[in-house]
Amino acid sequence: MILARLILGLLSLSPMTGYELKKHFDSSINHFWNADKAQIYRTLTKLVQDGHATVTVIRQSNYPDRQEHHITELGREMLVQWLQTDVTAHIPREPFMARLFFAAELDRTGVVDLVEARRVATQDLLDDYLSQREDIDMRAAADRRSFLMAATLDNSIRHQEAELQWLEAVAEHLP
Amino acid sequence: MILARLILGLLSLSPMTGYELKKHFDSSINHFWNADKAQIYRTLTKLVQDGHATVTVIRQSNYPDRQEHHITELGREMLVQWLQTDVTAHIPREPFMARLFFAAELDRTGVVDLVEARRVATQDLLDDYLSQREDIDMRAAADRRSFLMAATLDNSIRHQEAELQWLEAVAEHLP
DNA sequence: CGTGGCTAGTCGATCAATCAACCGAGAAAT
DNA sequence: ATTTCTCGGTTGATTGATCGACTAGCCACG
Repeated sequence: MILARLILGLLSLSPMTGYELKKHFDSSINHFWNADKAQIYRTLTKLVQDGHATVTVIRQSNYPDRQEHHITELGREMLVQWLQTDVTAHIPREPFMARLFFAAELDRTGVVDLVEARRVATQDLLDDYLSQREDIDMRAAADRRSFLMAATLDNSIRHQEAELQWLEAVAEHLP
Repeated sequence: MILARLILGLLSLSPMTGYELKKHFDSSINHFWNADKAQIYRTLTKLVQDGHATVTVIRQSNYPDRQEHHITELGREMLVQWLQTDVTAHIPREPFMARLFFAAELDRTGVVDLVEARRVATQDLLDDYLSQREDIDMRAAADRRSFLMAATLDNSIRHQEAELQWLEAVAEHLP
C-alpha cells in the first residue's frame, strides 16, 4: 500500500521506468524505506490496472525499451488523498531490541560485544546519512519540496545520533 | 523468524500459553515489536514441530484447557545462537516519513497539520513509555536481565524524544 | 577474447503479517 | 435477565515482502 504511494510520489516528480524507480529507492529513499525490485514492478502493474499510472514504451537504439510510467490525474488525486488521511501511530520493529531484550542469556562480554557491534553499524549508517546530507544543503532550504526531502533525512540523522547516545549510556551502565 | 525468537525468549523466562504470550507482547514488548494472535499460535505450532518447544495440556475447572508451552534444550540453544549471530544494519520503514517526503503536494497549512498530528501521536507514545518506565525503575538496575529490558524501553523513549525535537525544528523552519 | 557491469525487466516460490470471523464457557456487571 | 469481559484457542483468505534465477544486448577494461 505505502509502496504504491511512494511510487506515485516519485512518478509525480517525473515519469520513470521501474529500473529508475529502484535507483531512487536505493539513493534518496533508502533511509526510511527500501523496496525490492520485483515488488516495484508488480506494484507498477497494479498502478496501471487501477488507472493511477499509464505506460509508454520508448524504443532505444543501444538499450532495452523503456517502459516509462506516467502518473495520471486519478493517481495524483490518490496521492493527495493519502497525504491528507489520519496520521496513525506506528511502532517500528527493531530486531536489535528484540535481541538485547533477551541478551541476558549471554555473559557480560557477549552483551558488550553485541552493543559494540551495534555501535559500529549505527556509526556507519550515520556517516552515510551525513554524507548524503552534504550533497543537498543550502539551496534546499528555500522551496518547500526540497526542505521536506532534506527534513526526512535529518530525521534519520537525529535518530541515529540518539541511538549512539543510548548505546554509550548502555555500555557505561551495564552491570 | 524473529517472532519465533521472541517467543522462545519469553518461554525461556517461564512456560506459557499462546494467550499469555500475546499479553506479554501487548505489554512489555510492544515498544519494539507487536504480534498478531494468529501468528503467535502458528509460530508456536512450528516451534513444537521443530523441537524447540513442547506442549503440556493442563485441565482447569472453570477455564479452558491451558496449552502450556515449554522451551526445550534445543530451543534454548537456538536462542543463544541467535543472540550471537552478526548484527546487521536494519532500516526501519517509516510511513510518516514517506508522507512528509511528498507532502509538498499539499499547501503549507496541510503540511503544518501533518506535523502537528505527528507531534501529538509522538507525545502520546512517549507518555505511555514514560509511565511504563516508572513501573520498573530502581530495583531494575541491579541484575543484567532487568537492566537490559529497561534499556530497550529507554531506547524507545530516547527515539521519541528525538522525534519530538525534530518535529519542533521542522515546524519552526518550514518555509 | 573474456569478464563484469549497466540497462531493463520477468517469473515463481515461499514466508510473514494482517484481518476477520468463529468457538465455547464461566464470571462479573448492569 | 442479558450483555460484556476474560480465558484460550482455531481457521481461512489475502496481501506484502523477500529471494533467487533467468533473459538479453551493449559497453568498457584489460
